[in-house]
Amino acid sequence: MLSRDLLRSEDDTLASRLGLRGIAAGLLESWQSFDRERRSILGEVEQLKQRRNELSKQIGALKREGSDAEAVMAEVGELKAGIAGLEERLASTETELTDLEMAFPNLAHASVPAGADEAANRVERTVGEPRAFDFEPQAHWDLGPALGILDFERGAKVAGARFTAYFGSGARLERALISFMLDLHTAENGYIEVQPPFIVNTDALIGTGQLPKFEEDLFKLSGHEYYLIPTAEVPVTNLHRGEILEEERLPLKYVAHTPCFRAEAGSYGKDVRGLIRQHQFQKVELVHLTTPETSYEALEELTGNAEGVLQRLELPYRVVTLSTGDMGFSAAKTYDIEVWLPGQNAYREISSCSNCEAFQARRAGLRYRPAGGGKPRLLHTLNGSGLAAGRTLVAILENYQNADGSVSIPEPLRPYMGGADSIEVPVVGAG
RNA sequence: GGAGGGGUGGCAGAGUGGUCGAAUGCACCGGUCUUGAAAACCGGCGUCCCUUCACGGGGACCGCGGGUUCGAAUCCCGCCCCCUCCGCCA
Repeated sequence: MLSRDLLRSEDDTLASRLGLRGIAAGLLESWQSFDRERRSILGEVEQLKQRRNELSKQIGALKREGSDAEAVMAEVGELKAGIAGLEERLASTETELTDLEMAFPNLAHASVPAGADEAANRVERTVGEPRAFDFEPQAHWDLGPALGILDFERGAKVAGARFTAYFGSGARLERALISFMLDLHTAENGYIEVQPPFIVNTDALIGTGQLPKFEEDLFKLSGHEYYLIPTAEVPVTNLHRGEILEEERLPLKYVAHTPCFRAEAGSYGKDVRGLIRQHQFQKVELVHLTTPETSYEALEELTGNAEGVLQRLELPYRVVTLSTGDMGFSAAKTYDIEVWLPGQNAYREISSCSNCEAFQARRAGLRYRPAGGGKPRLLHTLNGSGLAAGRTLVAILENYQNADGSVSIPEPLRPYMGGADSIEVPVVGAG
């Protein structure tokens, strides 16, 4: 949510900044007219209430001294209908106002490139050299089944399209990746490990911005007001909802490993093969709650923490700043980290790191008390994958594949793999 | 799932229809005293909204949402959460 002060402002660049995020100018104007109406009704109703409160006190005083209060009670009685009518109008105006403001996306930070889609994204840096293969590298959807570690057919059998069963070293490799990432972020980057609920209520989803606008992306539990989490960002960012934190405790840096569930509505025909786009995947998520003054430093730090995983695994990648049109709803600035996938001959997103500034904090009531005392202020929230486990496994399979179809295991993961240095193609039907 | 108890300010804990945004204690902030500190004493100390250049004024909030009433923390209805015991269970 944007602040009402901002939405009210005379600033004529506001409409165009919203326009960059895909919001028609008329929506701002209608918000402003509902806001004017609300304040005018509020003024009237509060005046009547003031009168009512005064008279009610008089009645109390009169009755206590045994006097007749009939006349005063009659006067209050006349106020009642007026108050009720105004409050009804006030409530419906409030509803219009909040429905509108819930639909406004965050404004982009000044450093974000303007543009309609990913064509306007800006590459910030490219790290690592894609490996030169002396054979034709395979895609993971060929490598995985051949190694007997990924089974798309059986995943589809027990659930449906976009679900995968992992076997043997594949299952273990993903678990190794998760453990490796959690250990790195907690031991070296100062994160507190959190295991949040994997099911959340509507308030949490409103807090981070998935609701009310993007319900079709979520899996909802039948018969309950519960949803499977699309990302750990939702439960973790909402952990301190409605709280006022002491500034001394900041920044709060959380890392959480969770499964993520996404309906992927409207993505039919996109990435239909392999692990890239699944209804269920695992992710290690990084979340920062910090002060407005430090949130952009925190974005660099968080992004660097995510890059650190790729660097340790020696996977080539690049960092891209998303354009105003490509960013998510709640973000003010987003860096996507894209890993090189030889099997696709392309860089593909493996992490998305965003500073949401006060946008989510305002929705979720995340505040802090400044160190010197004084009024509570809104926090800034940040989140980013550090990293998506399934896609990292894809990157390892494709980048570390050998000519014989085996896959080498990157050094840092070997302790988590029982010391194994490779996953070998099984000898089928031998003997 | 069954039975019972409970949700009040940072914490503890009063308050069962009016003078209650809410006693009291602790914590916290300022002051007096003191060489300094502690103790003692004095004062301050919630959040949101509207309005005002400002000082200030007003409204709302005692888990959430409705209702009764001139007036609700207090009465009624629904819901949520927590605790205890029983059952079931990873």
